[in-house]
Amino acid sequence: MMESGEEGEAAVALTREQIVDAALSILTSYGLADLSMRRLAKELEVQPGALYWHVKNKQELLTVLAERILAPVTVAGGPDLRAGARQAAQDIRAALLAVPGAADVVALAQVLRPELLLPLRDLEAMLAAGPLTGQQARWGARTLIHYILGTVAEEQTHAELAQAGLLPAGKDDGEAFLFGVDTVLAGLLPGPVGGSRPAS
Amino acid sequence: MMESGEEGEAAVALTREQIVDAALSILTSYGLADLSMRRLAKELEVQPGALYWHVKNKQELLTVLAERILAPVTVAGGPDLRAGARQAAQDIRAALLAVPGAADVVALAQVLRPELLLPLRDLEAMLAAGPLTGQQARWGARTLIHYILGTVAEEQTHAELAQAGLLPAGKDDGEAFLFGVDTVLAGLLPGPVGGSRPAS
DNA sequence: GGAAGGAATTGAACACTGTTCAATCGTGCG
DNA sequence: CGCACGATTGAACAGTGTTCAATTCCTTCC
Repeated sequence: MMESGEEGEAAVALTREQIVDAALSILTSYGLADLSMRRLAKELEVQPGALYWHVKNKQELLTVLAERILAPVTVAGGPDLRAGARQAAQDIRAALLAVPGAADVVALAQVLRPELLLPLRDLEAMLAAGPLTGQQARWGARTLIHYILGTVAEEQTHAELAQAGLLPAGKDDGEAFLFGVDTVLAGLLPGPVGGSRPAS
Repeated sequence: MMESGEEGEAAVALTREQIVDAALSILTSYGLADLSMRRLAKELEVQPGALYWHVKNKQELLTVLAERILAPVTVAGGPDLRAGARQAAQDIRAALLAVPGAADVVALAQVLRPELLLPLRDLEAMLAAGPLTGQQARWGARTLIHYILGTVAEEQTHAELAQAGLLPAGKDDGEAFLFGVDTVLAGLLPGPVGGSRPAS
C-alpha cells in the first residue's frame, strides 16, 4: 500500500480517469488544436507511449471526452413537450459551449459511438413520448441534434480562428440559436396557437 | 514561348488552377484524410514548397475547394418558395455527397469566407424574397444550412470510418434528410394545408 | 525475506504533417 | 549577352499519432 497524496509528482500510477481529466482540462483551457497525445503526456509527466496502455487510441479518448462533456446535461420530460425540448436544446448547447471544440468532439462521437451520448438519446426518447411516431421522433431528434452541433461547431471554429487572429471576434448569439430550435420544433410539433412560425 | 501539350510531365509551369483541380481530384478519389500538401505536390510532380508560391496555405486552398464544390449548384427561385427551398437543399446535399469530406471543407469555408459560397447566400436571398423578414430569412437559411452540413458531415464521416473498417457501412438515407428539411421549412413557412408536420 | 510474474512505463523509432526560406533554375526582355 | 524576376528546389523546423522491445515497479506467493 502507498501513503496518501493524490496530487504532486509522485509516481502513483497513471489512471484512465486521470488521462481523461487532464485531456478535458487541456481542451477547456487551450482548445482542441492543443490537445495532442504528447501535450497530454507532458501534462501528466509521462512519456506519450504510456497513454496507450490505458487508452486504445486518440479517437477512443475523444469519444469518452464527448461523453463527459455532455454528462452534466439532464433532459427532463415535462408536461409541455415543446418547452422541454427547447430547454434540452439550450442545455446541450450550454454544455458544448463550455468546452472549446466540444461540438466537433461530440459530432465525432455521435458517429463512432452514439449510444454513449445519453442526453442526445434522452432527447429522442422525450420526443417519442409525445404524439409523434417512432420514426418521426427519431428523425426529429436527429434534425435538432444536427442543428445544435452545426451551430455550436460554427461558433467554436469561429472563436478558435478569431483567437488566432485570422478573424474578427464574433458574438454569442443565443437568440439566433433559439430561432432555429423554435423553427424545428414548430415544424415538428404543430403549436397550440394558429401560426407556427417562431417570433423574430 | 513553349510548344503545346498540357498534359504529360513537361515542366510547363504550375498554375493555381492546376493545384485546385488536383486537390479536388484527390479529395474525390481518396478523401480528406489523404489530401495533404505533400500528396498534392507528388500528384503534380513538384516539391511541396512550390505550392506555397500559388496558394497562401492549406486553409486557403480548402476555401477555394469549397467554392468549387458548391459551384455546380444553382438555386433558382420559383413561385413556390417551399418547393424551391426544398429543391435547393437537395441540390446542395447532392453536390456535397459527390465529394468525400466536402461537408467539413464547406463548413470551414463558411466560417472563414462565407461570401464565397454563393449557393448558400442564394438560399438566404430566396427566403428573403418571401413573406419572411430579413432576420427570419437570414436565421432560417442558417438553420437549414447547419442542418444540411451537419447531416452530410455525419454521413461522410461515417462513410470514411466505414471504409477504414472501424464501422459497419451505412445507407444513403435521403428520406431522413428530407424529413428534416421539410420540418424546418414547415416551421419557417406555415404551409397551405392545415397541419404543418411533414409526412413520415 | 526473497523470488517470480504481471502490470505499467520508458525510450526510441517510424512514417507522416504544414510551413518556411536560402539558394537556384529557367525564361523573356532589353 | 546579360540581367532580372517569376518559379521551383532541397532542406530543414517543429510538430503529429502510434508501435514496441526493453526495462522498471509493485504485488503476491512461497
